[in-house]
Amino acid sequence: MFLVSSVIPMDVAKSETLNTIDSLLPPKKRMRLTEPPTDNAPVSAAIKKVSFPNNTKYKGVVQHQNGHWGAQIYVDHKRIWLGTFRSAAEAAMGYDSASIKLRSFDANSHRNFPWSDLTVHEPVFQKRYTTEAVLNMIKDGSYQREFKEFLKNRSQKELTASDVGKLNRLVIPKKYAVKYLPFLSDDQTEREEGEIVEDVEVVFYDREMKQWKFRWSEQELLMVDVHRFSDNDSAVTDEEVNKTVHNSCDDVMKPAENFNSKLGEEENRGGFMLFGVRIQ
DNA sequence: TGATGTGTTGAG
DNA sequence: TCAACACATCAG
Repeated sequence: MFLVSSVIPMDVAKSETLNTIDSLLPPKKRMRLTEPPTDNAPVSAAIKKVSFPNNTKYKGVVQHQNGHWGAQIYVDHKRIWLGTFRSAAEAAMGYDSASIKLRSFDANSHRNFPWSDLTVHEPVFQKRYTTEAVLNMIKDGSYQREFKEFLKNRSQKELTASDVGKLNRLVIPKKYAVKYLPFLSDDQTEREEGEIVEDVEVVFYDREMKQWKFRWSEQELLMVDVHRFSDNDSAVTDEEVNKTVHNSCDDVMKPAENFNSKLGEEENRGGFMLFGVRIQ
């Protein structure tokens, strides 16, 4: 069984170690409306396990003399105040959320925390609101509550073995990958025509923080190659992948037909949840 | 008076 | 762009 529940940029995944940051957080007299993430919305779980070199620093987070934490973000040479928070981590989360709206998926390079199975849905959530509305929610502390509600109303989709085929490969049409996984495809829009692009390795983490390696390849499709489904399974070789891709694009598509039809259904309902799906 | 937001400045 | 510091303003 394979539960894909979070995505973490490769460079972050490699460089960061598991740790906790809660002990660094000071108490706060004036509590915000913001609820700490719970087990049902384990944002903190994903965050807790990530530490940074010099892990007392967060981008966009400032500390007042009284020990309270503020968040700010700079856009177009202007500072936007994101409010005060009861902890540096919450301030950092506020910064990340604002960064998504203000910088789109360039936020990949402007984040405190890697994408988790929950935060990866923030761009879709934020599309419902104007920039001003998102910033206001961050400021007044209602953002996490609204986002949590948004996630609750989403349906999760379960993948089956037929979705991945014999090679354990999940193939996603480029149009869906570009639409729903823009942080993986953004760079391609800036490529020059004819430029050869190497495959990009992407690491997903399941709820047990187990690592799963995928590979984005730009053939006729943007696709994900599942290199292993369990520690005992042998990895799909590049030779097998290339043979299948080049010999018959239709064959590649076949295992993904069910998945793609589900994609369409989800799209019609106004959203798509890839992460949190199960392959068994 | 403490909490919060803004102005300003210097570093990268 | 970012953080740090100083200062202004707000609210209980």
